[in-house]
Amino acid sequence: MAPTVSWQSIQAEALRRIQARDWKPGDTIPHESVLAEEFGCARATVHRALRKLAEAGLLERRRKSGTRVPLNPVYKATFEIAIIRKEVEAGGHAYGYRLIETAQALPPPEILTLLRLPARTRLLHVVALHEASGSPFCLEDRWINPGAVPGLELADFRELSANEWLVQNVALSRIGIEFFALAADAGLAAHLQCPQGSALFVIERTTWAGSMPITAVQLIHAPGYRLTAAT
Amino acid sequence: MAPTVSWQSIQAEALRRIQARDWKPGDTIPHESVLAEEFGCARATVHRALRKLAEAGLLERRRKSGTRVPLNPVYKATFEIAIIRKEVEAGGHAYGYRLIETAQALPPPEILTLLRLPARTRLLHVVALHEASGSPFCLEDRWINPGAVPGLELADFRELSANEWLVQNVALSRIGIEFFALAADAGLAAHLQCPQGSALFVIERTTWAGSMPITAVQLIHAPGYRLTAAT
DNA sequence: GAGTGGTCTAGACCACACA
DNA sequence: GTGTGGTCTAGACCACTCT
Repeated sequence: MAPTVSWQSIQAEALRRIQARDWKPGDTIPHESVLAEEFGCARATVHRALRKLAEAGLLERRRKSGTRVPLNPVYKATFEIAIIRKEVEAGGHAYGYRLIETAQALPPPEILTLLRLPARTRLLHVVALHEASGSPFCLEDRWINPGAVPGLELADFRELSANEWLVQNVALSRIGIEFFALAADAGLAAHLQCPQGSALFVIERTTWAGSMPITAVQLIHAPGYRLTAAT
Repeated sequence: MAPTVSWQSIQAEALRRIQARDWKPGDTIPHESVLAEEFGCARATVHRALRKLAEAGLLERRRKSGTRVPLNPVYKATFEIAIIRKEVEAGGHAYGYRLIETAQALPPPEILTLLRLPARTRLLHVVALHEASGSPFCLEDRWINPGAVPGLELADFRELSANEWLVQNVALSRIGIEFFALAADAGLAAHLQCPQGSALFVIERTTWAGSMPITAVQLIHAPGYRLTAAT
């Protein structure tokens, strides 16, 4: 028996051919069945390797037309969304947490728009500080839709952060994520112990259970924070 | 014949069970073979559905131990890396490009460290501005390793941006990406036509062909820029 | 050692996109 | 219509990991 061929080895060989320009941008590459014969494996094995490359943006596949190397590839990068405590601990720091404020309140209109809720809907506002080795790490400024979160009235955010409580108590289906930079105003500067005007890195997330908005949060990181992604 | 069951439908049903807490965080879910029998399909079909969910961070799979719903899920989000021209055009703006500077120079030591190049290696420095409908969109501050890019001396970055030229002319295999916020100094403020001290969103990328460093670039975006990711 | 997920095969049929 | 990738099956074996 010939040894079996792994889809990873085919993926690696395809990648090599793309990088070596054996398969040039714009080219249509051989059909799955042709490659299967060349590599001496089943078509399904070739299929999986090429599908992976297509998911990463390195190939474009279309029925009938075949598979081609894109002229302007659009690569995909991924990053991980962990709870903040884990992120701090992964950095080798002691995690600290402090609740700053929690209250039912009328959110600014842009929050309601973001969550597609009617005007004048009251939400639960939770503001808390996450610390790394005693220094401010990230200010969590969150609005929670009480109507979508049963058991919310029982939650005590003085010890467990809303970040962590929601992950453990709410099943979510969709997350919208945006990143931007924000200059520290007086309040942020005080909480994050940085000069007013410092450039802060903000992650804004909205989470949904089906079509029901759960929460919108801004994670405002202390100066120096960097987010790393992988391809 | 019974109609065949798609892996998407199994994925959807598994997702439903996770969200409905039929399968609770910490639980071990039934084996692939059991689910295959329940759904009346081949084990491979179940496998693909569960593998997809595991890749998204919604399940944890281990040989021998089985598949479980994680207590602290780590979700994965992805974003796309397109050439800047396409990104501007996708936003409905007219794309403009202006080369600011190009020169062989000694880069700051942190760039060499980032690219794992020996001290005092000279690199090609390219600075250019990308515009959206006539306004500054993004300043591209790039260092290129000439030794790794054959044909670089033929490139003319006055018309085609280095961003675009490299995508089309260099096969790369790995990209490192980081995001952070930066306060505009006098030079950046002038180029991006914003007040000094504005909070700017920066994407820093290093690209490699195998173990060979190709280029390091900072894409310093004008105020107001937001990066969107998807889950 | 044994049980689970991970992979491969050979074949079949389906669905979409192009003529 | 026709050709390509996309999927499913039934079975087999492998590899990791836990006891």
